[in-house]
Amino acid sequence: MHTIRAISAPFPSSLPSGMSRTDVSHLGVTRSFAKGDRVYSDGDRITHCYKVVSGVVRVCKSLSDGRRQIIGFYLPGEFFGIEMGAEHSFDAEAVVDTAVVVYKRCASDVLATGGELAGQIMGAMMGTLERTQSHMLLLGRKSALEKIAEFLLDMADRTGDEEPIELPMCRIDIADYLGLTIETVSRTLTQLERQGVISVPKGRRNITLRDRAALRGLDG
Amino acid sequence: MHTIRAISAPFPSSLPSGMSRTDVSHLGVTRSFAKGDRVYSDGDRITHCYKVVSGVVRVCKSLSDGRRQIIGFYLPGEFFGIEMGAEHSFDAEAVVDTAVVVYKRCASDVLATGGELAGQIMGAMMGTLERTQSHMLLLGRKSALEKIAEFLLDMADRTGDEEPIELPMCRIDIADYLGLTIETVSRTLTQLERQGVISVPKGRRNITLRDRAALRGLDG
DNA sequence: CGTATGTTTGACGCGAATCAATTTTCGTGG
DNA sequence: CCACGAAAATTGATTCGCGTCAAACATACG
Repeated sequence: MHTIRAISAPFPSSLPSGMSRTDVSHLGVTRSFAKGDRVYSDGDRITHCYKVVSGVVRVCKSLSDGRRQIIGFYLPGEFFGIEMGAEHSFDAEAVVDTAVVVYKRCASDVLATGGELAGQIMGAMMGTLERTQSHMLLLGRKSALEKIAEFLLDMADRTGDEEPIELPMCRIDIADYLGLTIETVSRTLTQLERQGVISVPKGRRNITLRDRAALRGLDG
Repeated sequence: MHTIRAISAPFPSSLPSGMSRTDVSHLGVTRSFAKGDRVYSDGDRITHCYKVVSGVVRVCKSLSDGRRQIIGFYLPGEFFGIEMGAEHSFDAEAVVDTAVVVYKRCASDVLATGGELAGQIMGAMMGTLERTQSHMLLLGRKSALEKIAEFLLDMADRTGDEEPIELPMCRIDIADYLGLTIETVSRTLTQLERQGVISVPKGRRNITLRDRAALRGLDG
């Protein structure tokens, strides 16, 4: 898959895959990534931090035997790549064709200088921390049904409560985010559909929440 | 349990349980908490941030049905209570009798003013974020054996690699930190002991790591 | 000592993983 | 536009790790 297609949000197209840069402000440049492209890898030297302009980025960590945990999905307007050490501890990849703003300095440099961007990054980091910590309760203590219910409500909330929700990620990504297998994700969605709580039309990527109260009751 | 006893580290005793304050610097006051005391609760207004002086603090989140996830243990020198919103999203409790430095302002205020403490809190927050994110891989994708192995190695590392490790927390806490039950924690420790990888003498709170290489091989 | 709390151990069951097809969707080229 | 093949998603049968339930044992404290 090497053509550029805007799936979840529009962004400048007709650029060579993942390579072009366009000035967007004095603070950074935009950069495009095709679906599946790496933004950075576990072990890379940290040189920048990033903000999603359009598309979706997943940040994840893998074991040598292939098991993978997705730490978070980043939607337009959200910062990622903010880490402390000299090297990244995670992989960041484009879930769909994606555009990001690349800031020239890594987070700790920006923060040291203060200013508007520093405040934004600080807020982003604290928000990420809280989101991450709440996700630990899901991973450690919730059932498959509760995990899926929380995930759907969260995605609806973050994408502006428009129905249907367009899930940009495949089942594998959902499974690796929730600590499940793709089979369990699929079965649980089918179960919710049969109960009339959601509906999942043909493409299987759009989901309508028919009964949010029921979902909230299920999410633990 | 309302008497003060230093279990994991010495600190000023002979104080009425959890109530006394002693000046420690112009930046904050120390405050003591008896084992099990609440430092703050989920939903409390955020007014301070904290650093452990002695003892151990657990930060956790609970569901209404009693299921609980421990987000992290905080050892001497580590900051906690750093959150973004107006209210805490978690509970913080003393695992053993514990002394903390209480800083008069919440994290965002301190950070806004800059200075030495701001830098320390920034670093603490980024460190917490990375530790938390790595823990998600454990919660979502590791087996009971791998979880226990990683936990033991991590505790050994954080407490200065002295043998035996003195675990300040009970099995319930370990279980709720690793997303397991106490029975599974106990069985797994017994299994490791039978394999000669660790030894767990009488009190059951001290653990000697007899074969760290084997543990590292088990931790995924 | 006796009681409360914490830990270990055993028997059993269930939820989710695994193994294995089948079906649907979607990109590609004739 | 349709046919083909690859990738994604669903579904079913089965297994198994860990949770649940229950009881015995150990430890700490009054």
